[in-house]
Amino acid sequence: MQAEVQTRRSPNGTPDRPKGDLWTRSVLDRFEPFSCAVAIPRAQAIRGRADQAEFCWRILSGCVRTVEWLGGGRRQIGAFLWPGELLGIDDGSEHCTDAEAVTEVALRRYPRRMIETAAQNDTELALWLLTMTARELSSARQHIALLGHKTAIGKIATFLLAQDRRATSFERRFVELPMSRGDIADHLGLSTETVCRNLVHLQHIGTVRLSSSGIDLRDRVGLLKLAVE
Amino acid sequence: MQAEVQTRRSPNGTPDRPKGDLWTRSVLDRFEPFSCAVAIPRAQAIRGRADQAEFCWRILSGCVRTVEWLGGGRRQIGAFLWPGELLGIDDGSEHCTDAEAVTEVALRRYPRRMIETAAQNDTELALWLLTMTARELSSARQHIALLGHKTAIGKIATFLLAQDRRATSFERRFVELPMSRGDIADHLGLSTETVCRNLVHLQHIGTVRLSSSGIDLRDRVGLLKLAVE
DNA sequence: CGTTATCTTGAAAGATTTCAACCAATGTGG
DNA sequence: CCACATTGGTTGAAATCTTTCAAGATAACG
Repeated sequence: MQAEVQTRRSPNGTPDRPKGDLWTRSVLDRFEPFSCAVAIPRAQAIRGRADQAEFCWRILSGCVRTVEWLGGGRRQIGAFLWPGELLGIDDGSEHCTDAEAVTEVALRRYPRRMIETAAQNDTELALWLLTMTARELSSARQHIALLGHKTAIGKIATFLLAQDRRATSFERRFVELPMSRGDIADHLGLSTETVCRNLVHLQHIGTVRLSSSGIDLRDRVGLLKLAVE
Repeated sequence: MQAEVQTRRSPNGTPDRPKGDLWTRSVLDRFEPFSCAVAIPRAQAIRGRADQAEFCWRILSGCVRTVEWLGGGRRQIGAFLWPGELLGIDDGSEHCTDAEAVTEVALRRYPRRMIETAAQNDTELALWLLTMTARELSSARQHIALLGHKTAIGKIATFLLAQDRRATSFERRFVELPMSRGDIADHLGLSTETVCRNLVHLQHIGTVRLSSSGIDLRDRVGLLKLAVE
């Protein structure tokens, strides 16, 4: 994030770099010859603990979840990733985060090791990695605030608005929710039943309308009010 | 983190870089001429939202808390920082995180803007920033798992062990806890009373011994078992 | 079309918070 | 030096939220 700001200023006559997604594309394009397309069926693992550091992926279509396993079969879902987003670019080698396909997923796989090695002698690449990592950090902190201080209904409202923001750039109002209630629960630190009940409750008060493939946001202002609780 | 690993390998004949804290020192030493010493009294703000991006600090002595304000006077304490740790090096410009002195604090203040500008043309600097940010991200994710899936006693046990790991490198067994119960509560997503009760409970079962300035860890193994709950 | 997984709903159990009070330590002014 | 105010810590009891357990409904799938 901060790197992006700096870029815009072009200190010391540094050439302007393309911003945001454009920047990502221009960086990854250099590694396109070493990449390959991957298709993963629904509910399959994209990577296990083994090839942790070997690859990273760009999501072309579908939805991905990142999963961390805790003792006792409990799991924490870090995030849901959508087309255009990157997976595994910023993971430390220590943490064992798995990634699984929520829906059928099409990916492009890049050689992470090669990218990191190249970054050793390439400032632009290093700055890009920094920007990506800082972005992740920012959203991780937001999630911490959510988990630490929000009530169930607040968590769910926040989640719906977040999905709304990222997933539907065209078709307004309707949010696809391909993940299960259990997935949402493990993302928000709730039980499946609590997610269910609150979703139904939101429908009762007319804030949303549930359907099989997703959810229709009827009252974003109402959601926003609930989201702070 | 990943950058550090790469460094050890020295791909492409890249010169080895000092690791960990040594690396941090060697990087910051370059900016020493532009730094200055700061002393902050107990309970005072180190930075507000205003000078968000202007500076970063290295903690020389004392304990610092990072605070994010949510609606309704609620606050989330992101972390407690101890001597040797850095404050504000990896914050995005968007997020409004304050920092306050838990105890009297001595700091060295560095020009963050200058560092970031320099990183635009300095790969080592950029990689160092990347390493720092990735480290933050890693611990943020650990905290997410804690907040999402651990019970009160598990959160507190985890917290005590974490403080033990970082704060006391010499004096074994005893952990200083200069922060208030309320601080701990806002860090772990609990109420003051719950923190209190569980701390007392740990004392009752002989796992710890409370004192005015901190806590004596009697049974680390026991704590470790509780920490997964 | 039957089987399985997911979603929903209800009721009871459990954990944590809230409200309220009390205690201990600290600091201040008379 | 002491009464008093203030802050942070501790404890109790009731209220609240969420989970757990259990079962039925719905949707998905071979």
